[in-house]
Amino acid sequence: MPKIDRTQILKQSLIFSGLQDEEITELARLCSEKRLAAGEYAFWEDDSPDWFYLLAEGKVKVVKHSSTGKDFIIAFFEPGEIFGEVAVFENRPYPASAQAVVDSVALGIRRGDFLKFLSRRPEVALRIINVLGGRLRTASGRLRDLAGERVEQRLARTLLMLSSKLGPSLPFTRQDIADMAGTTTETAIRFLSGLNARKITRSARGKIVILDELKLKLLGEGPPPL
Amino acid sequence: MPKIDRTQILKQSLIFSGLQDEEITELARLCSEKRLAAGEYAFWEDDSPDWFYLLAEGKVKVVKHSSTGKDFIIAFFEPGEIFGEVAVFENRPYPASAQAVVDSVALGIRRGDFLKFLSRRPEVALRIINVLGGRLRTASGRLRDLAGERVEQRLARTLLMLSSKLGPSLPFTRQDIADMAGTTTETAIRFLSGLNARKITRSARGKIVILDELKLKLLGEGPPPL
DNA sequence: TCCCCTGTATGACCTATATCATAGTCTACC
DNA sequence: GGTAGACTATGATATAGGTCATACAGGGGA
Repeated sequence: MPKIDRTQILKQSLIFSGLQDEEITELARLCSEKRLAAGEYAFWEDDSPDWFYLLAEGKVKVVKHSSTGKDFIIAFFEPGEIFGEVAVFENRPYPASAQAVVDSVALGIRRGDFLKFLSRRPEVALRIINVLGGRLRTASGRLRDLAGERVEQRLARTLLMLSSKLGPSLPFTRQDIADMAGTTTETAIRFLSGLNARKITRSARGKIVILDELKLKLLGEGPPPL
Repeated sequence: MPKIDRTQILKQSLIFSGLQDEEITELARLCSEKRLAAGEYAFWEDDSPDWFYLLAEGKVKVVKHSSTGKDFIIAFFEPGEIFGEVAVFENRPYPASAQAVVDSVALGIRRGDFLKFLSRRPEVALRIINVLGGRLRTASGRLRDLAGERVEQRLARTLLMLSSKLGPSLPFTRQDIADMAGTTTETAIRFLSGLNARKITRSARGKIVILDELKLKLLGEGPPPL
């Protein structure tokens, strides 16, 4: 994994872009670089919230474990996105674990440093409000889906949600999809086999390509009201 | 419903308490009073996000409808809490509907006015970040529960969550509980009948009193690992 | 007062989906 | 190049809990 350019990363991130150069430099000094091998954790659920993270390279998933041993994937994050922020702002333990999916690099900022920086930068606070708002909106949709829709709809919507963020080619396993939709790997496999047979998707090991978004949307809507 | 004292309401709210008197006065001028009869809606899902609300009196529930017709209750709000903020910050349609459960009064602030006020008040922005963070934390817990826990656990946890916020006496119907836990009214009724029989709760029409929180917690944890 | 509507209660049935089992296939690492 | 482990695949079976039907009680409005 090559050396990264911190100021470049910061400038390109959603929440810090638009800051003055000297502010970026100040931030860069506060950052420390965390290299995570695939599978390694940035933090675990219930750890104390010492660090706020900005993903520089790679891919990170945020996972919550349940009493039955089944994992639920809250979100995947791409470079430029922040994670761990909820715990930092509330000063309460991380509500979930963050695990690198591939070799990754994150910029970590200490809780205190970040809060101090933030209190003097209302624009950044507003950006964060926007990010959190977006996540809450997504979460409320998913809550409704998990509570009221059947697996087929949930799976279809999960794929659509991912493709709206990442494009039609999705680098996820059936298990990932299952853990996001709140179902089992077997069910996700069966569902995707069906989609492949109907040419709605094409998929290989760890990869799903959406061919017919329209049909998938129809599936996500549920059976036509009779 | 009696006349309300706006400045008093604002001062006692989580996000505006601590502001200077003249700031409160300024805010009070921006507010308009919305009286909602029981059952009336402050806004509907997909409405355009014109107003930000602070509940002054009464009780409001935020509900998301699903394609199957089943409702899911995202949250109940008490006086002093804000709602509708996600839509306002993102300038996108409200993600859910807000309905008064009993006769209520809300203070509404126009989107533009509120954002202008906010951009000059970083402390308020930080408070809002905290509120949103808390809601996200709650949401991620509920997501995990809906995805991985069985109804019995979900119902128990729903009751516990409510009692930690409101105390042991809960003014909710079985249907409310079901719509929060993502199950059916019948299942919620059966569950609560069981709890009553075991003296863990005592309940009447539209009311549930938790008698034995400890036993309820055990139920929420799930069956002891064998 | 009476009536209707909402909330509570309970039983019978049914199905969506989890579980369990088994197997083949790819790939990353030794 | 071989091998272990992750990923995909598919069938058989079990069951949690949703669905449907019926009934009754309390409370608020006419």
